[in-house]
Amino acid sequence: MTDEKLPTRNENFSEWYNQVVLRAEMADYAPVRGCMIVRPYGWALWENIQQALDLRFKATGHVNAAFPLLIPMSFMEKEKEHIEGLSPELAVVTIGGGEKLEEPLVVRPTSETIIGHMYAKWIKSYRDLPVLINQWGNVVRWEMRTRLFLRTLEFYWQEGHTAHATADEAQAETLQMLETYADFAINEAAVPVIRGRKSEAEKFAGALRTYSIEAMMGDTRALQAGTSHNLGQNFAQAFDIRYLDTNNELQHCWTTSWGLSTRFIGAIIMTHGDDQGLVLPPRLAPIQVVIVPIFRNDDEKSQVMPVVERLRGELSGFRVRVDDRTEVTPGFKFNDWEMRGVPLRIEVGPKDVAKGTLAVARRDIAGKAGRTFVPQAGIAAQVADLLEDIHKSLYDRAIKFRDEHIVEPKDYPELKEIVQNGWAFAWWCGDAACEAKIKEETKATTRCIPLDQSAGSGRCIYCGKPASEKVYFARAY
RNA sequence: CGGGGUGUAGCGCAGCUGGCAGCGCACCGCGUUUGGGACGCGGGGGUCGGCGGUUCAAGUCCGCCCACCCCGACCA
Repeated sequence: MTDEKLPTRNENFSEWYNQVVLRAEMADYAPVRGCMIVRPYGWALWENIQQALDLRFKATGHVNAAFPLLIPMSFMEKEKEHIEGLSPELAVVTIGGGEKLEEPLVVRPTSETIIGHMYAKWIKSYRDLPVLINQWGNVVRWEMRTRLFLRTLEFYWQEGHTAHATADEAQAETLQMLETYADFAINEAAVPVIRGRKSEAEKFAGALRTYSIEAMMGDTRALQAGTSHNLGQNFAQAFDIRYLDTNNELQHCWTTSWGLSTRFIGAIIMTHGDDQGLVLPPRLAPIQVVIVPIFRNDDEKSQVMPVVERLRGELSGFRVRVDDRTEVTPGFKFNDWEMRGVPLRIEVGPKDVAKGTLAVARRDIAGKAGRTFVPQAGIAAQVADLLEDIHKSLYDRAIKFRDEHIVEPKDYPELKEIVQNGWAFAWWCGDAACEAKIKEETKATTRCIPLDQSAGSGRCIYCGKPASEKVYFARAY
């Protein structure tokens, strides 16, 4: 911990973000430009994210595997749009063991190609399908401007890669995984998201269709929190992934891929954080309850500590930390754990010992307003209820904030206004030219065409031509 | 790659017109403290980004180089 004051989100959101990440010890800058070090506290959060997702993947029939970090350059070049989209951000290994390599090896920016190559080898018959594999790993994309978690040269993620017999099945898988991400975001991270389809300009390089969950951050900018791609037969054709159908005819497979990265940590921070620091959603928080003992002398200590230990035992069903540091004052600890976003703090002092009470402070309600005294008896049930309630209130607050900042503009000048501090939801004719013009003039991009939109039609917010779909425009991370 | 800026202790900085390298925070020790960011005393810590030049003397002046940061074009 360094200085005492954190910049407020209003005065400087991005500096607030940087400071929170560093001071909460989520991550630090690496000696290599653009790279980050995920510190134990940040990684613990990632592990909880992994666990929540992995459970969902397994429940839908997926299995985990590991593919190589290095990919032959020729693999990357097999799918035209893929290499065109990714080539500017590739890291390439040209020397190995002191020798110039025959063929350069790409440090994976994503694994469609090498996995496609293997699928071609493994898949022979319709009986082999579907193949439902996920990989947890790291990837490298050579970024120019970087931010901790949000955009780094190397990041950690999971990438699912599936192969199916039919287009319908692949589409169903694509949407199922999008829904999985949305369920995770809402029910584990308390982050409200909008499910939608990406425009042609915004879709993944090589995909037929890309879907994403989009979240609004505390500064109203949009963040793509997870993506799911229907790759059609693009990669199946490029890598010759074929199977014999029941009529003994060779068919190309239909493949999908879907990913969610450590960027999601940034989404959590920017969705829930406040001017005191991090606010972590209870179901993912590495520490759900911190207990701060308070005493002035050894006599008080000997009264307080047994109660603290008893509490620790009663709360063994939760992730609990007892802060027994003697070198800092309780006041310092309060601020410290608030910076780190721990959902609940329990204070145990001599008065509590005498009265059989505890001071319980909920992180989602800042300062003393969120602090109440409760009886020690039945604390486990109270904690369970409070954590539930905090999850709910975080979600409600975030969705309220988001909806207050989504406006349907009546004309283009109004759209320009809106995207300065919010999202604009407007008719769009689907023409990439209009999209590009809007981006150029406002810095707002199309975020997604939401899946659930009422039928009807209107006129394109930019060109006025007939439009059949509404799209979100926003400045994005 | 284009425009702007900065390099002095772990971090943030001061160091004028060249003359023993400093301050705050952090860190270590001792004591007093402890229900919302404690205090006192003592202490450790430096190739002043690098190389070269001017000078009796360079953190300071000059030249070249390097690195990083911010703003633009690209992105999960």
